[in-house]
Amino acid sequence: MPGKPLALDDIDHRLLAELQADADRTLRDLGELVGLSPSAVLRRVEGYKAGGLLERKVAVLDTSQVPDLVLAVCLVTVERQTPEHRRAFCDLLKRTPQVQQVYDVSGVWDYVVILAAHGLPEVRELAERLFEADENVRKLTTLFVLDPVKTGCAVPTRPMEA
Amino acid sequence: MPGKPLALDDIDHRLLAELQADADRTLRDLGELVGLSPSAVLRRVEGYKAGGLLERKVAVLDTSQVPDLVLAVCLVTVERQTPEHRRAFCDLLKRTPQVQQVYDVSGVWDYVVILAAHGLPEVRELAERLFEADENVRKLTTLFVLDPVKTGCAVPTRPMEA
DNA sequence: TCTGAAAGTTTTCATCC
DNA sequence: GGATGAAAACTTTCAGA
Repeated sequence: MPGKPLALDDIDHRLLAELQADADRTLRDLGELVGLSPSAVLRRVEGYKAGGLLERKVAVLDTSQVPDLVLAVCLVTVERQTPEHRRAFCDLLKRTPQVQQVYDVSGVWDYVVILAAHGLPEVRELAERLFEADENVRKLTTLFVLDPVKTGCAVPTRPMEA
Repeated sequence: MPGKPLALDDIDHRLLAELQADADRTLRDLGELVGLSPSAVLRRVEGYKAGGLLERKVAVLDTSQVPDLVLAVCLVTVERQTPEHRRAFCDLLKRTPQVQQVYDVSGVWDYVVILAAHGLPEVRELAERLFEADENVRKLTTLFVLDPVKTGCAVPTRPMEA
């Protein structure tokens, strides 16, 4: 049930920023950071979970330590955007572990896909299987990542201060 | 010190996959999943941290629950790629909270940048400040995300099974 | 060297104020 | 929102494979 108006105060915004930066801290530590008791922090965190705002906690690996790991950004244009095509296309990508991110975008391309594979051959094979074998894919541009300058999933929960 | 040969066995690969999917489980639960005692799991996890493979644990928010949140993918081409330009450009992006990801890529563009901002005006302002105001940026294409079909930072730690 | 089990410590979490 | 205390988890230690 993601249907809550979400009235976040200043402490909530700071807490969510801290949790997005490092969720591996005790309620006590988090409480000291935002000026709250551990139980108050727990209440708020439970609230985020219950409301669906806080989806999950995940481990982040240092990709440079994974042997042969290659990241690539694929820009895809499709022929027709019917619900069926879209559904089949996205389902396949969601099911593929080497597909890290998929964005349906507006503009010069239709999809931006980020791949994480082992060695260039695996990237080739994935691009072949996921995109080139798909008759509905009209155009594909693959950009190989030379350096993942900044990574993560953190989003600001309030507008930047004017 | 990220200088370890990293000899991961089958259990390590499974444990890392589980942790990347959901790091909010007890050592006991994780142990049952991979067939190890809680203490054995702890030892391995501590090892990943010490070796630098496991960077951190982060909270992932449901972006659809953040009011007015807009994601955008920016494709950037720069004029010259000197170390100084690169350094200044990347430092600014790293310091900007609305910049979620930055990839230095090879191919038709030089950088792929993912922005997370509040409302289209903030995206415009960011694009202006980060890219258009930079004399070294030659070309900029902004793709607005209509639907974040798949998100995350998970990477496979071993090649796909043949 | 890596495992599993048990003891000691800290954290989490429900309840009450 | 804070404080208490029971339950659970984590962390250390140790003996065995």
